[in-house]
Amino acid sequence: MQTDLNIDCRCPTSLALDLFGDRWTLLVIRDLMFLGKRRYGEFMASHEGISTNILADRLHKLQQQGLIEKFPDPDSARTAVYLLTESGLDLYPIMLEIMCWGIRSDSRARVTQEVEQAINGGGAALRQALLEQNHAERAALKGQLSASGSE
Amino acid sequence: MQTDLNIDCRCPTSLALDLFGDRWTLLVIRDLMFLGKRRYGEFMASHEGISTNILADRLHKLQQQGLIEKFPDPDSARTAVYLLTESGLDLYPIMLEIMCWGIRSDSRARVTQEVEQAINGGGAALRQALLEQNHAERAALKGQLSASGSE
DNA sequence: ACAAATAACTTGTATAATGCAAGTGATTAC
DNA sequence: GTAATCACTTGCATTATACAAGTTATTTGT
Repeated sequence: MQTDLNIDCRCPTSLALDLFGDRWTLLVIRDLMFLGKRRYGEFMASHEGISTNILADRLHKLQQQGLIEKFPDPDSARTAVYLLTESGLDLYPIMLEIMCWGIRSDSRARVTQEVEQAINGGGAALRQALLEQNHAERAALKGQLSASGSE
Repeated sequence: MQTDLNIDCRCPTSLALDLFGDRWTLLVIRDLMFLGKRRYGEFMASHEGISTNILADRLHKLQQQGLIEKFPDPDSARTAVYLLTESGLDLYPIMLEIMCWGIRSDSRARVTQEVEQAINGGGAALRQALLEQNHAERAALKGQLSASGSE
């Protein structure tokens, strides 16, 4: 029935779990993707209660892996703005399926109206909206970046 | 790890990560769902190299959570057969999206032809096949169970 | 029938990851 | 200029995982 072609290190599930096979990484992604959080303090405020050292570690690792990007905050010299990259946004289908599963399997689960609608509509519209929003934010931050860089 | 710190959290992502937010749980699910593995020794043989105590722990937890079920092996009194429950099979869309992501983001990733085809075809056919296969196996094992139970 | 091998674990211990509290250094507010 | 704040870092306690060895019931070989 099954060949053992994919039992080696090239199993995509295994590769994926190298990146987000832990308790916190996908929660940071969730905050970025669906809850509009962008700053360290906002991630810290999520009520799962991530430890500050773990958050710092995950932000570093996600940057190294190219899933998020860090920009200086145009509004404040002591904060930074984190954004998902294209690669990071590519986790959207996984996140959506995880949320769907959570909703199906636990009646206590609740999501934003935005996500609720996305789920009912198949998810494509929200994905497109997130992509456009992301491009807009990135453009604004890069504009700021070159503006302040040229001073 | 999978403590329920999450008593008051209604976020489905967070609820989901209570169940499978670790390095090993989804690999066991993968083995059951896509690689036809059913026995302790088969899970141990996966190339990722899970520790024996961790495997035992995850099998227990998955049982408690109702994602897998344990049956006596009709062929051997010292082995058991593990099967996904309906609930466990309900993780299929997540697993498929994770595999898709792995394939998209890492060119080294390889899957069985079966899974490759499932991905190209949208995934519904393989899901149906897995469901039917699962029902057949469960029926066979339950038949054995009552047959041997009546001796 | 009996010894050896095997499957499926359990137990003990070393190591790595995480949680928690306190500290640091650069802003920013007063 | 001083105090408060933010985004971390550091140190230490706790927890999870890795690794190795042991255990028990079963099965295999002779």
